[in-house]
Formats: sequence, structure tokens, C-alpha cells
Amino acid sequence: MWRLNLIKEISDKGKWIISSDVAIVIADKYPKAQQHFLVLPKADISSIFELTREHLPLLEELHLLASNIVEVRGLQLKDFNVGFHAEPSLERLHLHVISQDFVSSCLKKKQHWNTYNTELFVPYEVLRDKLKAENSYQRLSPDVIHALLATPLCCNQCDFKPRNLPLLKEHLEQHLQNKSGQNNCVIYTKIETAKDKINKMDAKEKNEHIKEQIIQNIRNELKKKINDKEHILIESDQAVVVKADYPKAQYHFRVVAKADIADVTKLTVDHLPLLDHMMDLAVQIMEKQDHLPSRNFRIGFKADPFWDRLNMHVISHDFYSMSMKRIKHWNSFNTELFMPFQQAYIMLSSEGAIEPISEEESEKLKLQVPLHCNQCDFESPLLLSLKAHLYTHWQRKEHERGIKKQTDSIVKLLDEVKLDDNAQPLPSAISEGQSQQEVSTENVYGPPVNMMNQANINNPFRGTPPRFGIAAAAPPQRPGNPFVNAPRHQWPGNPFARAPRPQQKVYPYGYASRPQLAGNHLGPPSRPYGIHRDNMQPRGPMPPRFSPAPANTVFASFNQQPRFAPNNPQNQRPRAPKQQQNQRPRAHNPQQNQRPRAPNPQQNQQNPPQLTYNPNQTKFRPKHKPTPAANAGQPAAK
DNA sequence: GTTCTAGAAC
DNA sequence: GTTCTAGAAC
Repeated sequence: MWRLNLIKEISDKGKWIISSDVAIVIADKYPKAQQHFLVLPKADISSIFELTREHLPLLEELHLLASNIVEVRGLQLKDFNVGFHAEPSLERLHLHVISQDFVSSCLKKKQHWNTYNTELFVPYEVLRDKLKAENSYQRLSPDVIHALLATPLCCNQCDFKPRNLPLLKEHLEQHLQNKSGQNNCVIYTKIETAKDKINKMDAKEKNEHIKEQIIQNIRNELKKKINDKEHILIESDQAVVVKADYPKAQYHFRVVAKADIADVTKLTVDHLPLLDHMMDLAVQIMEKQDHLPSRNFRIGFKADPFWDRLNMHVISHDFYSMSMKRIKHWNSFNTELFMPFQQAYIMLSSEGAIEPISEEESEKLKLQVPLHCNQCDFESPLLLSLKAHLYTHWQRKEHERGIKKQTDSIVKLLDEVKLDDNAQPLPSAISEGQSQQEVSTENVYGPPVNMMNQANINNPFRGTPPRFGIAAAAPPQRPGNPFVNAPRHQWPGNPFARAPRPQQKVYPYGYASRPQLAGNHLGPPSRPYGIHRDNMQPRGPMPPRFSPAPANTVFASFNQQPRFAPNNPQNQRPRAPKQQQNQRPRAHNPQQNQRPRAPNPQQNQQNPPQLTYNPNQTKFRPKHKPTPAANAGQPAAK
């Protein structure tokens, strides 16, 4: 029973700071100020309601100990409140000795404040006099207690009346920092000035004005980031890359445009070069992530953005983060609310504009359940179970990543040996290789980042306060069923088999690194060109983007080709291989076997099909029909 | 007494 | 978009 917690606390003599024959002083377990002590009688007196005149000597003794503890700490009693709670919640009479600063992380609720700063706090002298006069202390009525708990906040050192507790706490800290605070209270002055302005408006106007102003201020925050040099990871003349304030995955960045463009729906065909440039920055920030291939990232725009500035998300697809707290957080990245970069790019180049998603549709998508895992067939109506499930994916990926790190270090060693067949490996090279492996192993098998281990060096977001203690849970399995890991529609004899759900619109191409141009304002190449980090195969020099590749160029993988120039025949290319996560066996369709498949005319064309955008297959409708000029093969970018 | 969380507030 | 708070649970 939690009401007995205090009695348990004093049973541990180690917690006694001062004691006498009749009383004990301990520190409050959850101090509400810089100094907060409790003085308790050794006798089993439950509360102030049991006290009579007979207890006056005991009360005096309690007060004496109170002044002792203050004296012992080298402080003055006048800076303390000494008294009892009118409605105590813990058993055993206890006298609070609390400093008047009220600066403490344990002061969390308005009612905490009001139990010390209204009539709910009974000073020692008041109780003493009451007992002398009436021989008892009467309980306050529940209504009175309720009203006192709801008393509007007011600073105990000046007449500042804050709107909420955090503002009061901030204000109290200023008092503490500057004891002569009343005259120099910056916050107080600022709020008073704002109040004066608002007071001149009528009530309705006032409410709307305040709300609008607050929301606008929040929306503007992203604009401020552009000038916040301290938090910019990469900067160019057109955009900056910043870490997402509330990352929704292990790696989550925003590429924010410097131009005053509110969101993706305000883009026109003239902005295609800007988009291409933003993708360049996205590639750079992905390259900086340790041994994380670009295919593990999702890049795109929120279709229903909140911030008042065009920003492109670069987010790892683990979605493993403490900030993923709401269903709408998940759906904003895993439904049509997220517009992949390529889709935006193609819509702009073919249609000239992107129409905003309707409010009704947006609300529906935000709350859509069940939530589907983005890496397998798992689904759940609960975000918490999905998060636990995502953790299992994350763990496996981290393991693979660690193995790749080790392989990379071995390849590096072998490569160095190749330079001179007769050369002996340097002891330094071996020790370097070993140390790298050790580090890798530690990272692979260490506790997961972001949720479990704030100290992990791989966690770019360490420092975020831990919140969830979610245990890892394996995806649901059926014992004895050999198809446990197969999609549900493949289970034999399943009368409720369904076809695989439509693939989410995931950006299908991994963005591989490209060599940086000499004199590029974004800096020198991050590693020697020649061996690609992801496939570890030697490749030839890259052709300049959007210009014909030399006839003898052999592309080691799809990823190494130039990304976008849809209208340039040189860049028309076969579809990228599907990522493993999206490879689901097609459901059995008997109709397919009834007649031979019609030949696909596109397969016989000399050039592979060009990427096309079908407005009927998406909820993002173009603002207007494409003009003939838009289809005439004008260069889309650069 | 605290912790947790849905829903309101900003 | 997050923060704040009241009320339930312990």
C-alpha cells in the first residue's frame, strides 16, 4: 500500500539525517525545491488529525529539529516554509521543511505547487495556535480541497501569474539565479507586454489571434533552422540538411529549402533543379552514415506537411525511435501521406504541379489501422506491438550491418596487399584491422540504439530522454506450421487466403553515391573513388550526369547510373531490381494459366520503358493536364 | 506519494 | 507539430 511508503522509508536508519529521542529528519524522496526535508515523530501518529494539546511539546520538538537541519546546511530558516499538508496523502505525521525557491525536477504538477502555496499548506505556527485554541485540527471539506488544488498559479516571490506550470518553473529558476529577480525578470516583462496588446482586442478576436499566432510561430520554427549554423549538418546555397528534432527512425534528417517555398504542393516545373539539388544533399548525408546502404533510406515529402517551409525527409526505414509515439506518426511515413521523391519528381516533370491531398483523405490516412510493417507481412492495430516488432527487424539489420563492416575492413586489408605482392603486412595495418573488427562486433551485439542504449556511439540521437521500455517481441508464429514465416496467403488450405496487399509506394531506387565534382562547393569526395562501398566491386569512372555514357562503360549495378533525366534517351533504363523486403510471392491466380500471356511490347523495344506517371493510380492529382510542351522532351533538370 | 496516458491546449 | 494536464491506477 503506497500510503505506508513513508513508514517504510524511515525504517531504514541509513536515511536518517538527524534524529532525537522522539523524532527523525529525512530528505524528501521527491523534493519539490532545492532543499526539502521531512521531520517525523518516532511515535505512531498517523496525521495532523490525531493531534491534540497534549502533542504540543512533540510539535515543538519537531520544529526544533527543523531549525537544526536548516542550520546544519548553513541556511536560514526565514528562507524555508515549515509546515504540514492540510490533506496529507502518506501516513505518519510529517513536517515539511522546504526552501522557497521551488526549483526542482520533481515539481511536475499544478497541484504540487498548490499544496505548498495555498491554504493546503498549514504553517507550523498556525497548527500550533489552532491546537492551543481548539484542541484539534479539522479536515477541510473535499470541495474546499478541490478548489484550492485548482487555484491559479502565482509566483511566491512576485505577482507573476503564469499560464502553466512550466512557465512558472522557468520563472522560478530566474528568481533563483538572480535573487533580486523582481526588477530584472525578463520573462515577466515580455509576457506583460504581450498581455497589454492582447487586452485591447475583444474576446473572440483575442482567442483566435492567440491560437493563430502560436501555431504560426511553431510553423516558422523550421525557417529559423536554416540560419541555425550550430545544427546544420550540410549547407549549400539552396538548402540545408538538419537532423530531425523528433526523429522517427534511427536516422532521420530533413533537407530544408532556403527559398521561401511553403511545401511540395507549391512546387512548379521550374523547381526541378532545386529538387535534384536537394537529392544531392540527401545522398551526401546518407553517405555519412556508417555502413548504412542508401537503399535503407526512404526519401520524400509529407503530402500534408505541417512546417511552413519545403523540407524533404531522409529517413532510415527501420522506423525505430522513441519519438514514434502515435499512429499518425507511423501513417505519415507509411501511407500515401508520404510522397516519395521520385513520385514528386515525375509528377512535376510530367504534370507541372502537385495538388494537395484533401483534408478528409488526410485525416482518414492518418488514423488508418491496422498498421502494416514496412518490412514484412506483420500487422497490428497497436502501435506499441508494431514497435516491438520493428525492434526484431532492427536487431537483424544491425547484425548484417556489423558483418558488412567486418567484410569491408578485410577487403580494405586485401586491397592494400594487392598494391605490392611482395610486401609484408605492416603490424600497424593488422592491429588497425583488428581494432576495427572489435569495434564492429561491439556495435553489432550491443544493445539497440535510440531506445535501449543512449551511450551507443552509433546512435546519432543519443541524449534523447528514454521513454519506452518495450520488450522485444518476435512476430507471431504458429508452432508446427512449416509456413510460419511465409505470407498468410501462402499457407496451404487457408480458406481466407488473401492476395498480398498492394505494395506501398516505396521509392524503388537505392541512391548510390556518385563521385563529387572537383571544386564542388559541397566539399571533397568522402572516400577514394574506385571501389563502391555497397557492392565492393571496382567500377569505371562515372559519366557526367545526364550526358551520354562512354560506349565502353560498364555499370556495376543499377545504382551507379545517373539518377534522373527522364527525357534523355541515354538515361532510359530498366527497372531497378526489387528490394528483398518487397519480394513477396504473387498469389496464385488460376486465370493466368488459361491462356498464354500476351507479349509485352515494351520488352521488345530497343530502349527500356521510360518511367511514367499514371494520375489514375494515385491520390495526388495533378493540378492541370500536361501541356504538349511538357511532354516534348525538354530537359527536366540541369 | 508517483507513473502513465488520452485528450485538450498551444 | 509537441506540450501540458487531469484523472486513473497503483
